[in-house]
Amino acid sequence: MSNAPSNPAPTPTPAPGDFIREIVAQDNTDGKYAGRVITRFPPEPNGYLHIGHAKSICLNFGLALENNGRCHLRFDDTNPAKEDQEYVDSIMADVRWLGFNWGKHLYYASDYFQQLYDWAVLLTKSGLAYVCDLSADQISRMRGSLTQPGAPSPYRDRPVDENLDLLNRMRNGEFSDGSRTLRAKIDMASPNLNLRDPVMYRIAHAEHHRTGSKWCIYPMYDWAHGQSDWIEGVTHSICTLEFENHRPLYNWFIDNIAKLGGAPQNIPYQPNQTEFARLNLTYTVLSKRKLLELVKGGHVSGWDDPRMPTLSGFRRRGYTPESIGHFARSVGVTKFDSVIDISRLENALRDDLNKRAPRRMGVLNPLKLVIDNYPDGQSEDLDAVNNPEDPSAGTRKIPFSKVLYIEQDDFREVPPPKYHRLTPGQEVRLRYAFFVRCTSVSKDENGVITEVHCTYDPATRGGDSPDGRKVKGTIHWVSADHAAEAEVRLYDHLFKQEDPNDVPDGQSYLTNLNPNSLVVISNAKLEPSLKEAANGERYQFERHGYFCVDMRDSKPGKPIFNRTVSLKDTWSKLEKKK
RNA sequence: UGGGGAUUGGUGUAACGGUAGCACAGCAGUCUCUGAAUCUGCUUGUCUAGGUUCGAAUCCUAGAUCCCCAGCCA
Repeated sequence: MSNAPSNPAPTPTPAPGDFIREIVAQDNTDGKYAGRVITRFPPEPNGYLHIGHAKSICLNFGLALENNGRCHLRFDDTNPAKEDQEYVDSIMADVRWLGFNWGKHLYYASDYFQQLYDWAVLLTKSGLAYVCDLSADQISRMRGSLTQPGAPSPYRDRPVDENLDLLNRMRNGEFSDGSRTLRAKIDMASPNLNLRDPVMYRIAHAEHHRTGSKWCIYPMYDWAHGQSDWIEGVTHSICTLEFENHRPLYNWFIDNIAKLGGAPQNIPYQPNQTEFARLNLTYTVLSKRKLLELVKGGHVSGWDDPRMPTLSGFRRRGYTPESIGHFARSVGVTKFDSVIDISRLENALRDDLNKRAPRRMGVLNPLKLVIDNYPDGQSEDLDAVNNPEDPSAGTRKIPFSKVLYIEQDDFREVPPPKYHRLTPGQEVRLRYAFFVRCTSVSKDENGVITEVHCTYDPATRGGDSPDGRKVKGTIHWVSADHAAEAEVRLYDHLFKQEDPNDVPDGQSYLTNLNPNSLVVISNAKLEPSLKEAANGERYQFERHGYFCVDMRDSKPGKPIFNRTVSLKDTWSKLEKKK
C-alpha cells in the first residue's frame, strides 16, 4: 500500500446540517426545484486555490453528492487582464486532488459572452441600459457616498437608438479603452450602492486566454455571474458574505431579462443565492492579493511553497487531501465571520497521518554515541514496527553498530528536573535496540560535547530487559556507518503574529513575516532505507513529526524531506514553562 | 453617518420555547519501547437592558459591538 498522494473518493458526509443544508433540504421537501440540486464552484483563474477555497469546494461538491445532484466547475473569466491558463490548470488539478469530479460540467463565463451581449441589447432596447461616456473617475465622483445619493449621468436619458448604435460600435472596437461603458439604468439614489447604475460592460482591447481578441468589451462580474448560474440551471448559488449586497442586483438583472422574455430555454426557475462566511485562519493570510504579493515579492519560493496556504503549498508540504477535506467540513458553515485556530488544521492532519504514516527514525541534530563495550566493526539488524497504529504495515530491519547518532536534545550533562533522557549514570532505551547507560562524555577544547560514551546491556536486545528492569526514557538513534544523509526542511508558520494584519499604523503585514518559518538542516542522519524514499511519500520520524519527500527538489537517491507538522511536544512545553 | 449582515467558554460550533452539548486549545491525571497516540477528569460561555411566558440562547422592544458596500476587480 502506497502512502504517496492519492485521490480519495469523497464520502458524502452524514448531513452535518448547517443552515445551507437545511435550506436545501427544505427546498427538496417543498419541491422548489423538483428535487434538483445543482451547485457550482466558480473561481476566477487569477491565482492559485487556497484552503479557504477548499471550504467552498467541499460545501458545493458535498451538497451535490449528498443530494444526488451535481456541481459545476465554472471559471469566471471576465477580466482578461488578470487571468491566465496557468491558473485554470492549477485550479483543476487542485479540485481533483481534493477528490472531486465535475464530470462533463466544466464551464467558463466566457462561453456565455454572446448570450450576455444579446441580453444587454435586450435591456438596452427596453430602456433599462444605456451607454455612458463618463470616465471612471467621473462615474466614481457622481456615485455619491454611503449617505449621499448619486447624481444621474448626463447620458442616462440617451435615446434607445443611439444607445443601441453606440453599444454595437463599442463591441466593434471603435472606441478606446475606458472611453465608454454600458450601464444598467436602476436608481442613482439607492441606499445599496450596487444599484446606482452599475457598469455592465467596459471596453478593454485585451487578449483573453480563451476568446483571444474576439471581444473588446468584457462583462463585469456582476453582469455575468447571476446569469451564468441561470444558464447552467444552478439551483443553489452559494457564495461568501461580501456578495450579499450584490444579490439584489443579480435578481434585478434576471427578473428584467425574464420579464422581457429572455429566460434561457428549459430552465423553469431562477438560481437562489445564499451567502456564508469565508474561512479565516490564525497565522495565515488568505487574500488573493496578498498571496500574489508574497509570490511576486519573493517572500516565498512560489505558489507551492510549503509555507503557503495554497492547496498546492499544502500538497507539497505533505498534507493529505483527506485531512484538508475533513478540516473543511469540521469548521462548519455559518454567517459569522470567524477565525479558525490553525491548530485545528494541524490536528486534522496529525489525526490522519498517525493512522497511515510509516514510522522511521531520523536524527536531525546529531550527537555521536559510542558504545564502548560493543565489538568494533560488528553490526546487527534489529526489528522495528512500521506503524503501531496499523499492524498490517509490518516490520523492518534496522542496522545497529558501535557508533550511533542520537539527538543532541536527548543528552544533558546536567539534566533539568523530570528529564527522562540520557544523562551521566542514567540508563535509557535505544528504541528497538538495547538499554544503554552513559559512562562519560568527550569534549573539544571549547568544552563542547563531541561524543557521549556508554555501555550497553546485551541481554536487553530488542528493547526489553529480561529482569523486568524499567527505564524512564526511550530515544531514537541511527547507526553512524549506515546512516543516510539528507536535507530536512523544518517549516513553521509563515507569520509570527496570530493576526498577520495586526500591524502598527502605516506598516505592512509583511513586517509580521516569521524569519524562522524555514530552517534547513543539511546533514540529518536518517535510517538507511529512507535513502530510496520516493517523491511525495510521507513518514513519521519518531518523536519528531511527519515528513514527506519534497516533490520538487528531491533527486532519486537524494531525497529532501519537508516537515509537514511536528508531533505534539509536551516536554518542550514543560521545559519552556520553567 | 445610509444600506446589508452578524453576536453562545480562549477559538469555533450545536441546541429551532423545556437539563446549554461537542470539537480544538488549556489544565490535571492514566497509559506507553514515540514525553506521540490512547484513555480519564477539570476549568471557562448565551453582547447589554427591559419585556412576553410556568419556563427564553431561542419570541418582542431598545441599545452596544463587529464585518461588508462608494473598482470600468472578483
